Amino acid sequence: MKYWLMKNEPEAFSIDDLARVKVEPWDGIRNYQVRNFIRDEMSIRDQAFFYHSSCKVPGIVGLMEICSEAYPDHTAFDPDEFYYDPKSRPENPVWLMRDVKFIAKLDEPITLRELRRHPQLEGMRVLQKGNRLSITPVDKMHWDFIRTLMSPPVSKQTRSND
DNA sequence: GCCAACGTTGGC
DNA sequence: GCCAACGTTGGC
Repeated sequence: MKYWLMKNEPEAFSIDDLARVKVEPWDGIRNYQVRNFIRDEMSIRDQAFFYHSSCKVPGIVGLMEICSEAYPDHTAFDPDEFYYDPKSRPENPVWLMRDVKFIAKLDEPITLRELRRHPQLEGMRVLQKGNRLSITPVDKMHWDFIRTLMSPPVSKQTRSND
C-alpha cells in the first residue's frame, strides 16, 4: 500500500465537496510526472491526504482513498473545458485520472506552516522548494507521523463509515 | 499582487 | 538537441 498527498484548490473542489459527494474523479492532471504516478504507481486502496492549495491557509484537510483504476480524463477531449488539451484524443488518451473516496475531514487542518515545523518531516516532497507536483508520494514514515498529529483522532462524526 | 521555481514550447 | 521565452504553480 502506498501513500499520497493530493493538492487541490478549495475554490474549485474542497474537502467539504468531497465529503458531500463521497466519490469524485480526480481530473485535470496535465503534468507527465503526475500522470505517471497515477498510472503506474497508484493502486486501489492507497491512502491519500487531501491538501488545500492556493488559499489562505494551505495544508492537509482530510483523508481519502484511491478507489478506481486509472482511466482517460475526458475533460481533455472537450474544447469547452478549462483543461482541454487537443493532444489527448479519445482513441489515444494522454491524460488519465482515478476516483477518490472520502474517508474523513480533519477537525483542524494541519497547515503547511505546521508541517514545516516538524524535523520528522524533513525531506517530504511537498515541503521541498520548487515542488510543483499536484500529487506527491508520501513515505510511510511521514504518513504515520502526520497521522499522529491528527489529534484528537479523526472524529467519528466526520467518518463516512467504518 | 509578487515572484521564485520549474515545465513546456518552438526557433534555430 | 540547445536554450530563450513564455506559462503555470503556489506560497507569501
